[in-house]
Amino acid sequence: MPSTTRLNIQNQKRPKAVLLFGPTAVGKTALTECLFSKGFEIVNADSVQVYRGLDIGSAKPSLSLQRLIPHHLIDIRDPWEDYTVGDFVSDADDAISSISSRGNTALITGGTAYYFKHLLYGAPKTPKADIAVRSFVEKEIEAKGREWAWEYLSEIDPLSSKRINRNDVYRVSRALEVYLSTGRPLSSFELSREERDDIDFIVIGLRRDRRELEERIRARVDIMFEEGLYDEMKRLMRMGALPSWPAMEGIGYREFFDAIECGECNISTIKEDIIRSSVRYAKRQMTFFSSFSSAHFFHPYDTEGIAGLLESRGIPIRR
RNA sequence: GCCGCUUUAGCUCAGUUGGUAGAGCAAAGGACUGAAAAUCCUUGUGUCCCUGGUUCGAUUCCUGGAGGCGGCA
Repeated sequence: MPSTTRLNIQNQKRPKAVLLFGPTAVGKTALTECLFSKGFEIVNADSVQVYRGLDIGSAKPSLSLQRLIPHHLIDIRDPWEDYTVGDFVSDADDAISSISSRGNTALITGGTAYYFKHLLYGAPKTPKADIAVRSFVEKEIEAKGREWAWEYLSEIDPLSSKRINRNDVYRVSRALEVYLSTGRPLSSFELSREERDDIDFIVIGLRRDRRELEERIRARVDIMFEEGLYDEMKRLMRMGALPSWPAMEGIGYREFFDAIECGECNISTIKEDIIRSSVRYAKRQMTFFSSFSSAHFFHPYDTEGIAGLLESRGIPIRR
């Protein structure tokens, strides 16, 4: 009943957005096809699927699914370009408002927990990456060592140095970059602990037994190779892909570079590496997701439970 | 058949001049302030191959045996 749907949206000022997250291979796509094919548009929340040319390894939704349900934030960058959580939050905000202006509901789905966190709590107030300052900081750390970097951080920003482990070069370096580019310590930027209230979020997490998830990951990586992951990688190499390209951090791609580096170019070894990385990644995703206090968790086969929750929040499911 | 080397945590290997042992990787848990499929933190009881012997005490030394690797036949 489209007329009822339209009325509901007019009556409520805030747009609704359904957040659907879960670890890699948990079964998000199958659930989406089953429950969200009518009245929904999908906003991708996966940091690798934003890249063009990374289709098989990122488990991008098929073209036929993309034709069935409108998708946003897929294939919006070239693999050498940056895409950050700040970009995601502003792009997702735009997508949510245009989707709801069309009378549809936005379904934000993917596996990048960090993106979900900042969509829910608001984009970080810190400035975006300053590449020039970042590479300066990296060179300084390379020359003077990570000990020096942390000592320096504890002088200019004692609060951050307490929070950041001295071995965590990634975060120490970012904190120094913020200080050098703005003159303000990282810790002086307020961090929101409250969910935003300008969007009505319905937060759904998917969970599955660990052993079962591992089996699914294993099966999926096999399928990726059957579908031509190796050819996809060769195509990227022909484009001049380097391990330093942001997109090449993705699991299923970086393992090829690792293999080349250690001179061991054996496909079955690469496959095992990809499986292992994926399983570990899934574990980190689950840890992160479980910190979202407003989340409702379901098994991916529990379509009735999920539909019930959505209907109770004013989102009718049409199948 | 003979000679040499080797057998220690799920894997690769350190080590104990004799007082029952520790790294890396894996695994389990956790963190997460514009790179996040990133980055980092915490967690190590294992017949130290078996069997005798020496010794207060052996994974460590000695005898015998078994497995593995290499060389000579």
